[in-house]
Amino acid sequence: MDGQKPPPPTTLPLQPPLTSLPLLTVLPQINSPTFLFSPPSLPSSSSSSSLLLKNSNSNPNPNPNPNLEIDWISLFSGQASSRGIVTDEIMISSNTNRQKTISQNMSASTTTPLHENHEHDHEEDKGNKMRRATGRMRKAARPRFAFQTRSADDILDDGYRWRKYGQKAVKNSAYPRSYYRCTHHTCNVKKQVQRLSKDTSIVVTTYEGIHNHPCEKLMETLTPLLRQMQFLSSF
DNA sequence: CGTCTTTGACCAGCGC
DNA sequence: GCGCTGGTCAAAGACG
Repeated sequence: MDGQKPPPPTTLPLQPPLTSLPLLTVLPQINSPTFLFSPPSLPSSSSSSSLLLKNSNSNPNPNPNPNLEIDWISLFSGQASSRGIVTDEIMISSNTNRQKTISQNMSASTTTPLHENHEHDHEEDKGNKMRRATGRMRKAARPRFAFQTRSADDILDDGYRWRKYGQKAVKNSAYPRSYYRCTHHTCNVKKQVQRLSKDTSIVVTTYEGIHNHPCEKLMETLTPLLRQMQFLSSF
């Protein structure tokens, strides 16, 4: 579509996430505390997708690295640090007794977000009821990343499975905001997807939380390889 | 039948 | 206190 057109200064060619996900095993610094950026090796015929990074605190701050490829694995597996584009958001609860109880129940989750509210599955219903009774409960300190992708598709295929649980019309926006939750039963990661009304070709995806499980599609890709490696190494 | 989306209702936070 | 807004729930329906 805009293959010939040079992207705007802050808009960068995006290697589709899925194509980079299987690179997990070859990423050199998977345990690096920072995001990994590497020069893109774009398929020239790839879609017109492009990517911007910004802080989620409404302070557009394109990543200075002009040649950027997101390490989705680090990003979503919690191996990315709070340096750079990750922000924390804490909503302080008031001191009602009910909310005190919730805070007590949630106390561990504020320091162990990987198990937030899901330490015991049988307690999830209780938690949901509490949440329903009190509306929005106090948000734990959870990393949030906001991406702007130039794409015709609203949904970024990041390799994880998401279930839509809501959609809202947003003020000053012609497009609704969609709310998704990771379908993994122990995972509490959410994301919001919204198309910019200023530039309808841009989709803003905000991730909240950190996956505590491997990427299903990544595992689908790797499992046959691992089996093959095990088979070959048995000789 | 299980999974997922849609959508109206509900609730809490916030600004006035 | 009231109204607006954003986030979530959950019932109903669609789909494979």
